[in-house]
Amino acid sequence: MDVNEAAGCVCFNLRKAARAVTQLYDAALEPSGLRATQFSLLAKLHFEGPLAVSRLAEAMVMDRTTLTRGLQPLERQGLIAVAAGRDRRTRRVRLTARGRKRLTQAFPLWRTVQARVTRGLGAARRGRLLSELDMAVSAAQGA
Amino acid sequence: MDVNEAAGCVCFNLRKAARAVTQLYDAALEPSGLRATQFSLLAKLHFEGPLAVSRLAEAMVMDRTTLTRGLQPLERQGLIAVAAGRDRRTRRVRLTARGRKRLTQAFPLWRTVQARVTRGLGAARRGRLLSELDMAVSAAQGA
DNA sequence: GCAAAATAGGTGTATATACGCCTATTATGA
DNA sequence: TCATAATAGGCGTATATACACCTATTTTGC
Repeated sequence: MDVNEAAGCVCFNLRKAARAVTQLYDAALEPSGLRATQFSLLAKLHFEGPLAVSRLAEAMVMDRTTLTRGLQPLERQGLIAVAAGRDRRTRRVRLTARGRKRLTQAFPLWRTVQARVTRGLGAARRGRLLSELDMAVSAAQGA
Repeated sequence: MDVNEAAGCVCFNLRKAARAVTQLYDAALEPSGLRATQFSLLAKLHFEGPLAVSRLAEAMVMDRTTLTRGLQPLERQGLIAVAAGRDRRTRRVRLTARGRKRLTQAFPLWRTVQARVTRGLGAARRGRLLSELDMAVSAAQGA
């Protein structure tokens, strides 16, 4: 173990950046009553339509049981609804009218903070970052 | 809201990558009994010596109260110890002998998974990723 | 010297995360 | 057909995360 070799840990640095950036997005979205993760979930449902729990979990690159817990506060607030799916095993998750309204309200807040981060990073660097994050996901899952 | 504009959300993509990569590191570190975050905490304490709770939190870019909770399982296992600090407010956190031993045991596991991710990404891309993550942290905190 | 501000840290609560294990249902193949 | 595998999803538990709020102590400015 040389002098802080672990400082270059990909996992640690990803988590660190996720913490810092999430706090910024959470604060920006606060007037909408949504957390960053909740905003992403509603947006995914809005743009990709009703989905079974496991399909939504795959789309979010999220453990299915993580998603189950994450859906609960959204369902409590009536922003999403879960109904029986194609067969008796599956449950389809969909955005409610209230959820769509909340998403519409949150969207400008998201745009503002996204623009702020984009300015801070530079658009080109932001593009590279997103592309490298995608590759990191592939590397982690394909490994 | 055009077609999935939110898919380019820096926060979402950071969190997504952090989830995927953390699962890989957690699985790799499993034989040591440490989670990725715990490994990072022990490594930080090893390389940067005993630190007050707030100083450690700053070094980790972690909320102080997050750190308080995160230290508890490590203290329970006797991997770290917390003692009175310079004045009666501060508490110094240090690695114990047992913690050092555990870190030494985990280090090769970490090196292996870090090397795997580095191969998957390419060393150059990994370097760029780490540098962009640093800038994202600065952008988030300086914003 | 002392009141106010700054610093240090914990607790309550809520969400985020995922592993192991469980049940239920559907699909498959001999 | 029917045993088995595959699929779908929840629950218990544990860590990770951080905000609002609290107490205790120290520092600062007058």
